[in-house]
Order: sequence, then structure tokens, then C-alpha cells
Amino acid sequence: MNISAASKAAGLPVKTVRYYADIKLVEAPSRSEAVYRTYDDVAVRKLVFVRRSRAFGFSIEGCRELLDLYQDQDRTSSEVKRIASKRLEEIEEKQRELQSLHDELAHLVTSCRGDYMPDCPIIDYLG
Amino acid sequence: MNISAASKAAGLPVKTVRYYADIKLVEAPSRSEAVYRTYDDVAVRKLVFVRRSRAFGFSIEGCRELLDLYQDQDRTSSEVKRIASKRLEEIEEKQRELQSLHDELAHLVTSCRGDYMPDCPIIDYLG
DNA sequence: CTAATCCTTCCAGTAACTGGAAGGTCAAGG
DNA sequence: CCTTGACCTTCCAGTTACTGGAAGGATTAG
Repeated sequence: MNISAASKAAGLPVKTVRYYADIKLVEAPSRSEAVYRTYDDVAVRKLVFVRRSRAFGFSIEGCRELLDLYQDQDRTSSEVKRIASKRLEEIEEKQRELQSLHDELAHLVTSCRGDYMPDCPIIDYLG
Repeated sequence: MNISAASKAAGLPVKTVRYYADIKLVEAPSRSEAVYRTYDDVAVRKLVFVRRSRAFGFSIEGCRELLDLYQDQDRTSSEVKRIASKRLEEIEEKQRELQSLHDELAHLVTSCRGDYMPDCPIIDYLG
């Protein structure tokens, strides 16, 4: 498989696949006559794995850890669970932040009349 | 006021104040003998305004718009409200994303036993 | 044989800073 | 008057995870 076929199979842009190869996250298993990157099904499965991990918001380094575990037959599920739990806490932290941001801003927006006058509680709050 | 006094008064790092001057978001009103940036209370108020806007997650360009309105006596509160509402929708969109991410990941984490065995529904899902 | 399509590498840009190097300025103390 | 230390300056590089584009080589269809 050349890179475009692999990228389609993995559901990732070609540029991204090349980038993952550059940073040695998922390398092409070989090169045709030392020129074109050539992917096989195993590599594509790793690319898919990374795509799904990224969709959960794992950083590239997080993906690297998970991918290592994915390929490690001697892994323990507790290692995986630890990494996933960490990410879950980050998500929850972000949710709390967004919630208070939301509440504050929603309150301001609600109290702003939104008319042709300059007076505005939003501006007042910011200034 | 030199830059460090202004940064303290505004609650922003010196580097950030200098950065805001560079991108012409909040410029120093003058320079002492054309060398040191010198800030006054008006400039500090603008810096505080930007800090609070940034805390709501407004982009620099968003801050620029808001700051323009802040200084515009002929503004209408509807303009301000429109910008703030847009941001509020972004926040809500992000909240929805995070919520589904959270639910999915929480489900996986819960169903993972987290023991010494390699079998793991999280890895299974990603792979 | 050539045109089209693929592939390659390398450079630059994104957002909003942050860190650090090299060097200029200023106020106070000896 | 000189020095020391704190402060300021500019400029360059790095951060995250790509993305766009240029210049040019490889491959394939007709």
C-alpha cells in the first residue's frame, strides 16, 4: 500500500500519516526501492488506533504510550486504565472550567439588553 | 510606569505585556527617551480588560474587537452581545463535545478491571 | 514518449505565548 | 566616579499537532 491508500484505509490525511512517520509514532514498515513509503495492514491498524486515541483527546505522547501497550502482550490492564483515567480527569477538569465560564458568560449575555445603546454589563464586567 | 509595574498592576506576565505591544493589541502609550516602554492607568485598564476577555476564552482577535468597542463611545450593546453570544455558543459546542467524550471514556474506564491481565476493553475499543 | 498522477523532502505558518541569550540603562552605595 | 545589580531592550527558538505549498523525482496510462 502506498501512502494514499493507507491514509484512506486509516481515515487520516496523507499529510498526517507522513507526519506520524516523521515523529516515529507509526512508521512505514518499508519503502519501495527505498523511495515510497509502503504500509501493510498492521501499520494501518496502528494508524487507526492513533486516530481513535486522538479523538479522545490523548496527546501524541499519550498515543505513543497507549500504542506501546497495544503492542505489548505483557501489558496489564491497570496500566491502560491509569492512562485513560488520567485523561478522564483532564476532561472533567476542563468540563468544570467550561461550566463556570459558561455560567458567568451566560449570565452577562442574558443581562445585556442588546439594543442600540452603549451601556452594556458585559463591557462593564470586562473593564 | 515601567513594564514590570504595569504588568503587576494588570496581573499579566511581563512577556505577555510586551507581546501584546508587539502585536499592537495594547501598546505602551510612550517610551522613556525612546527606550523603555511607559504605561499609564488607561493602558493598564486595557491590559486588565484583555486579561479578563482572555479568561473567557476570547481569541486575541476577539479581544481586539471587544477592546475597540470598549473604547468606542458610540458602540451599541447589541454589537457586544453578538460577540459574547458567539463565544457562548463556542463554549456550549465544546461542552457537548466534552460530554460525549467523557461519557464514552468513562464507560470504558469503568468496564476495565485494571488488574495484572492484558485484556482491556479500552485497548480493544481503540484497536 | 508524454502527460497525469502520485510520491518525495523541506520550509513556513498556525495561536498565544514562553524561555533564553546578548546587551543597553538606571539608581544606589562606596 | 565607578561599579553592581536590577531592570529594560531586541531577537531567535521552541511549544502542539498538524497543514499548505514549492520544487522536483517516480510511476503508470495511453
